Amino acid sequence: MDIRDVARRARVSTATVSRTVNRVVTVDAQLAKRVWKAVAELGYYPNRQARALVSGRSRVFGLIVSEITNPFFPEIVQTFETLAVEKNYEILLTSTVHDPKRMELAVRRMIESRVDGVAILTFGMEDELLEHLRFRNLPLVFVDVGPKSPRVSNIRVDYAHGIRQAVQHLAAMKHEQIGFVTGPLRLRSAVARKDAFEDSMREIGLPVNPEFIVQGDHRLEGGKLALQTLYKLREQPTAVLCSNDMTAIGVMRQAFELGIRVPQDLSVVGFDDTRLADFMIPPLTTIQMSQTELARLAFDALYKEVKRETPSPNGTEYTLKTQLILRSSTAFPPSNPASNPTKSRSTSRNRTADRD
Amino acid sequence: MDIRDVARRARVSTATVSRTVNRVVTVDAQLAKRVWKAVAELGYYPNRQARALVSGRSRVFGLIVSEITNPFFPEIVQTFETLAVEKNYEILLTSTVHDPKRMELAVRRMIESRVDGVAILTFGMEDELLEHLRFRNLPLVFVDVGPKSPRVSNIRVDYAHGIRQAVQHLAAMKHEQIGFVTGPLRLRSAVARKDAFEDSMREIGLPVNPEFIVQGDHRLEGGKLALQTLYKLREQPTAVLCSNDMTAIGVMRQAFELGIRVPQDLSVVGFDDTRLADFMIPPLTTIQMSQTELARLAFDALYKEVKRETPSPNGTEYTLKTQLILRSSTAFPPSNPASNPTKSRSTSRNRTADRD
DNA sequence: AGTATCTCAGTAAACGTTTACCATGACCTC
DNA sequence: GAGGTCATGGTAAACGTTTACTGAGATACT
Repeated sequence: MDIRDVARRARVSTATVSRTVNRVVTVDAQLAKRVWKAVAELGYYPNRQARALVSGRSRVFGLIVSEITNPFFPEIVQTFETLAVEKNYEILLTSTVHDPKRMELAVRRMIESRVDGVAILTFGMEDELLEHLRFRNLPLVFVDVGPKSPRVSNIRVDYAHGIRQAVQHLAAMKHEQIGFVTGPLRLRSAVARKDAFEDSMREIGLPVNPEFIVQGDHRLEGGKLALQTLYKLREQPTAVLCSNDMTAIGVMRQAFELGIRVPQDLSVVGFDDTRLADFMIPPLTTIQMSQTELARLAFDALYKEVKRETPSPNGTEYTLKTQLILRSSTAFPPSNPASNPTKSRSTSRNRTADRD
Repeated sequence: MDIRDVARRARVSTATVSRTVNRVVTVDAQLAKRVWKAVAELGYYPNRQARALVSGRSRVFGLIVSEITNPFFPEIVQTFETLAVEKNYEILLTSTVHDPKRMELAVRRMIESRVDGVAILTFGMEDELLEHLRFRNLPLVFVDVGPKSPRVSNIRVDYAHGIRQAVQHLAAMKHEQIGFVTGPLRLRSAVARKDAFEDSMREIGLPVNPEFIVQGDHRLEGGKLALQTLYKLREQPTAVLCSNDMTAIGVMRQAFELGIRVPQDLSVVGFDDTRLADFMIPPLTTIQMSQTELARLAFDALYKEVKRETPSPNGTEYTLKTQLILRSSTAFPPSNPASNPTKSRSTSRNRTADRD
């Protein structure tokens, strides 16, 4: 069952079948009709491999993530897939699982499949490594860490905006002892978040207590340990901002085990706004870094680069905003007499902090 | 940069390069060495499309899920990918998002990519539809709902085992009023879970109160609504078993909003043992249906079928067990004087109910 | 009417591999 | 030493498309 069978049945040449199927406008309406009829009758599906081979374009985009089981990624994969399907692309999904072997393998897989471009969404975890393993000047898109070179785009995340909102939100409720649990500091993005926190604190005139900044690992365990550390201090924070949602969940978990109530005794803010945030008890106030938006930017970057007649000399820069999403894990600090848990808010829908 | 360049440089024919790269044993060690050297020097990567075209095997398996954002699936995708990579397969991931259009598209994508087999892991959600759109007698693997025909395998899930354990666990703590929140009852798997619950109750001599069985939707909202319904009854359950983890989380969330404490006032048990279960506060006791095991079974089913010289006439049946995982969302019912929340347990590691 | 231009469909050469078949030479066997 | 058997490498034909080129007929122009 190939294009020749269709051609025979429609009494045309294979070229005409090809043109029809690819919706080339120059083919006569009558003929096209005959061709489509034959296609339907025979149940003909064009062979992707043959198409790719001769046309030199595979219509596949690679997508590299650190691990799909990280709650940050499923949404990205979903959106990326949807976009790809719309444009008749396929996606080659690989996860590095933080393993150098797997990273190398990922690159090899991309090349052997002759992908038309690849999105590296690993957040500075392993981007350098991947970049090192030179893709043969394919369209590439990184977040934050991409090199300035032809055909490679970058999505710059504006971490500061959302973090500033969060700090101001806490300050407005008269929190003065605000802690921060970082991610692993070899991550560019983790450092950026921490810096943004410190800047925001200074900006609003709150002291940055170095003891209140403790390192986590962007996972549950790190959050738990961090809170333990914080609660061994002489003075303790009344609010803690976390470098990602998993960390915040760890903090909440540890609080639960220590009998500390969230948000009455301790306010907690996450980062990412993964779906998890809204599943928590209480629902987690967090800084949104839209995963769907990120996926969309990444896909568009690749798609546009592929469409370009002449490669972009220095890539393109995109920006992704972040913003505070208010839920129910923050409230006035316990010492404050106006104590009034944010709880009541939780009945209304999630709100962004921008206007409301 | 193709196989001919390599052949030229190694001063052999393309056939020899091909054989070397494919590790055919008959090629002389000396020659092979020359070939590998040339491969390395030129940075040669074989072209998958060309390989697939001529060999007739794409080395790609399709994987159809309902939605990647459903916490049940990421783990599956991860495992499936890992297994595939090991065997030098790629994976074509599609999600139906419960949309008939997307299902049809998924099938089309599979066929156009000439996949060597496909795993349909959508849990009776849309399997019938997918099956209807006949794959051209490819190796297929379903869970629960596959038809008996050549080359299609089935993974039968033993829902009863885990559910029985859960009911007995609750009964052992003297719960007598046990509720059940079902999934959407058009799902085979949801019905199976409900039936298993009723059977287990009867088996242990507990009454099945129809009022205590309320329908959910396998999502957060359904769980919340279900608990509202249950708490409007004259008599209320002291424990509720849920058809999946999301439902259980919904129940917990609603309990939180109603001021009902879990597990002191209400014991909650989930189903699936998604990662979420362990993130909850308190950590959710749930029935595990191992996602990694499921992925492994699915992959192996396809792989073995592909390797067979002669197609299996009636597919193969695999079985997946389920079992109770004890965490901290269950305790003695409040009325019972021996009231003693399971809390203390939570400090030790998760345990299975089989032996401990 | 003759020629130039345009439109549209067909012909056939790629694309980069694998692999059936053949050729060569080494080694046995009698 | 002739003939047979083996081991191994080369030749070339596929695989199923796309697409540059060609050519035939229609239309327009002078």
